[in-house]
Amino acid sequence: MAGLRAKQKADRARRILEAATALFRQQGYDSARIEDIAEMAEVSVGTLYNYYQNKGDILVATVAMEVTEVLEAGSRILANPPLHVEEALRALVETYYDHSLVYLSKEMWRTAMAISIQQPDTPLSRRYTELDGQLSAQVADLVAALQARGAVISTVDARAVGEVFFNNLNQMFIEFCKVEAMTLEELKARVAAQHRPVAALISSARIV
Amino acid sequence: MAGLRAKQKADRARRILEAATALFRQQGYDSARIEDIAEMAEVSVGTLYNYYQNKGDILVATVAMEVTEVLEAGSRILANPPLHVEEALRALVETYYDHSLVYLSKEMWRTAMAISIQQPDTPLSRRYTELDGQLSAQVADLVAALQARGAVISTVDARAVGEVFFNNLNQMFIEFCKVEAMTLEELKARVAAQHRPVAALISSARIV
DNA sequence: CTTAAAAAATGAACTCGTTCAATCTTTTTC
DNA sequence: GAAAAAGATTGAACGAGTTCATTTTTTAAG
Repeated sequence: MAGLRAKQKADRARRILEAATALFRQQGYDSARIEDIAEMAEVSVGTLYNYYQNKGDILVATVAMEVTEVLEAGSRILANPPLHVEEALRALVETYYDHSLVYLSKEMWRTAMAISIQQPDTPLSRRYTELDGQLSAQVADLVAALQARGAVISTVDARAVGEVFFNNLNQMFIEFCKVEAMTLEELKARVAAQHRPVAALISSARIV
Repeated sequence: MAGLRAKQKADRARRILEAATALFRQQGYDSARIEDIAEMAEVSVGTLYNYYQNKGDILVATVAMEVTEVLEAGSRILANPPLHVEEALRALVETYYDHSLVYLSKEMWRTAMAISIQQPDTPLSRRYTELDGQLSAQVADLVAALQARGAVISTVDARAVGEVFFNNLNQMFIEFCKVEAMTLEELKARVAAQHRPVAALISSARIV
């Protein structure tokens, strides 16, 4: 039997992640004690540390799953984007934002982002950073796709402009998570207003 | 005598900040123990907590001072900016980056940024966020100034474009702090490459 | 100058994340 | 199938940030 030990491992890893996510959502990251997570997952504290390097890693693992879904949602936009530059960008940005808040609260995002900045060399932080890179590349891909279809001026550096768009929407998302009172709609409106002039400038023609 | 108590307070606050900064620089934020900081500042641990809400606050206080200096250096650029858009932006961005690393290490920056994201409601985090807003406004002011001088197309929304530039340079600075191997020169080059196409698009005329 | 009140300083005790030597379980070997 | 080796689990102990009841110092009042 090749599988008993492996099966137990997978089972425990899943239980820990589920317990942690439930408690983080329920009572917040700081208030959820490792001891409580371990108890809910029916393992000891020591075992929990065999599966995750530290408390933050558990959270970042959850976030990485959510970001993966965001990427997939984004690729569906890229498959058939609106031809108008501003609209296409807006569609992608709003997809990102909508899919980012399905499982995670603002507080969980704040903690996860803080960890990925503060301890960038832990494996899961690296994964998070890598996913960020993929999101950035996806925005650049959108600009390039629009360029290929003639909607964006051909001389524009799609990669550079895509990175600027992404860094802006990312920074605005941080801002959004910092201000508890800010709504998703406000966030979308502010980012749309920031992107509008740049989108207009890179557009080949104005659609009337 | 109105001043004995006030004088002692100011003196202790200063000693604590100096001790903490010295130890953070010397051995890193995490390794510097509150007990050591208190001892070096010649106060008790409890007293230290009368002056700062927590360990992070002490660091954020240091960072706030540095950002203030960055803002001042930036305003000197704004007083007499190059007329060419790309050059002017580049001058401002490089001033920001150069002045950001005088007293603070990458690790200290990472910690400070993480704290300001994770606990945005502590007084000093608010101060940090406010200073960030001022930096963003300063970039927008530069674009507006260039517009007033005819170097930037008059129909461009200076505020929106300024915010996009700032969010980009800010995000890139985070990236820079995350990657220990990345040099200041690489950072500057990458940001310049990102800004170049946008700067070109908003320029009124090409200078030959 | 004495005394009462207010403000500040103190450090032992507490909390919670993390570690690690001892123990138990599964797999492999013969 | 027994014994040895490898792999996992466990929870008590540890370390560092934070709190708070007590003590000390400063100011104000009489």
